[in-house]
Amino acid sequence: MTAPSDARARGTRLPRVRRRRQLLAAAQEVFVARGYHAAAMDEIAERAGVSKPVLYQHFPGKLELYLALLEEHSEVLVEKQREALESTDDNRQRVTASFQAYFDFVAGDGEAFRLVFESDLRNLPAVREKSEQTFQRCAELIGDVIRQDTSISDEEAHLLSIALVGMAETSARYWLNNHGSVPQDAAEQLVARLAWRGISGWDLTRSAEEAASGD
Amino acid sequence: MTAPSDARARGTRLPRVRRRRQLLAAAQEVFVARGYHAAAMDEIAERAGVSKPVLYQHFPGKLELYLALLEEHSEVLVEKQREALESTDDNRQRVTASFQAYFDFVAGDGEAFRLVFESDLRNLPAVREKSEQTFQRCAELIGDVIRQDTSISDEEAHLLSIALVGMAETSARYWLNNHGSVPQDAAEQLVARLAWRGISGWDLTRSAEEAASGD
DNA sequence: TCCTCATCTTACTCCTGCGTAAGTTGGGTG
DNA sequence: CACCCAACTTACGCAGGAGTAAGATGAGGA
Repeated sequence: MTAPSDARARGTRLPRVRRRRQLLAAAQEVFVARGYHAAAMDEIAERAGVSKPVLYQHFPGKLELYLALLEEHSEVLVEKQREALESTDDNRQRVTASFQAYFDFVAGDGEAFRLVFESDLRNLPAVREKSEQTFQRCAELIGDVIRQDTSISDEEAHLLSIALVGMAETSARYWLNNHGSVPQDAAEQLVARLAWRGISGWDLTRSAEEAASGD
Repeated sequence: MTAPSDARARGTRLPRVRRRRQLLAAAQEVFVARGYHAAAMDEIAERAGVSKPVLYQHFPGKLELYLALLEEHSEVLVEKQREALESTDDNRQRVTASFQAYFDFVAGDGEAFRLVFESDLRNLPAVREKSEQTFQRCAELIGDVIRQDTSISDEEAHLLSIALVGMAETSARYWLNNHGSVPQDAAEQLVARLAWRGISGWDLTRSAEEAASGD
């Protein structure tokens, strides 16, 4: 499958912090490839070129190891999203940048996005909360922008943001799984256009349509 | 939690088909509440008011039991979606109906949608395929409509459909988890409007925007 | 050189939960 | 009424995998 990170010369001793980083990398590979449940602590240790108790000298248990990774990558996503929205004042550009951030996140770092978006441990409250919270924070960032420039209510703005984030997440994941058919920037542009058409000038058409459908 | 379906009078014998239906119902409750991994065959049996071997007289194993449910509800979703799109010739109405179908699916049948959308067994190829295939079939139905009325390429139409389905799925799930703040039809309408604004008249604005962004 | 302690290993224990062997019960039919 | 077979039960085997006890090893300082 993926290259066994760097289990160089089983028998090499490493200073504590260095070993910890390496263990996290090995764990990420295994969790991404197999999911939480099918990932064995033995395999993680083996991939790091180390025996199992070493793992337990760095992390109290399998769950904590997983949570450390989840936390880290969740933070990365939110940060990418924040940067994207702060990168410009033009809303059309903001939409593009926002989608690009999502696609970059999905395309990057050894498919780590699967930990955040496709965790098979979401039934555990701690994990569910972290995932949803990450999702919500992204939506909130977008919601703030929407609210600034429309007269829409807070609740409606929030739901729209949720919908947009869902669109980004879903299309980015789909795009990655079907790599090759469309280049990344083309996919981004296409979906961003869909989103922009959806929200831009929202206030202008709303009353007209409500009159029509309410009639 | 949820009422224990009907484990009436432990000791009641049931004809084969009737028992099978009841076992499926009990299994659904447990799988929905706990997810695949945390669901115990013992609990499913207990909830059905029956001992474990009875379960194994109806299903070869835990996996097959799960797959039977997944299959069933996947089919329901696709069918709902098909009906929605066939219910009218007006595309604006189609969008509304399509989103309504998604929200109905999520709101209905003991949260069975969690089996399709939130399975913690997606790392198993059989399950991943079924989930993705369901998703794709929904997208394909929508893609067909889009292609009929635009000059867009097949690939682009497909990606747009994926994005729209993702939007529907995500917003419906979010809406359900935060029940109470917004009534179902209001949520549907809002998201449907977003989608409709996004795709309607796509051909008309594309060349203009391409010229602008390419300049 | 020899001591020390952090790093690492082998070789277990134990628990959970799927699946099954063997035997029991009760309603319908000749 | 006696038989039969489908529906059911209790009680267990067994595997996989998390976590651990106890001991080995090697680099850096006195």
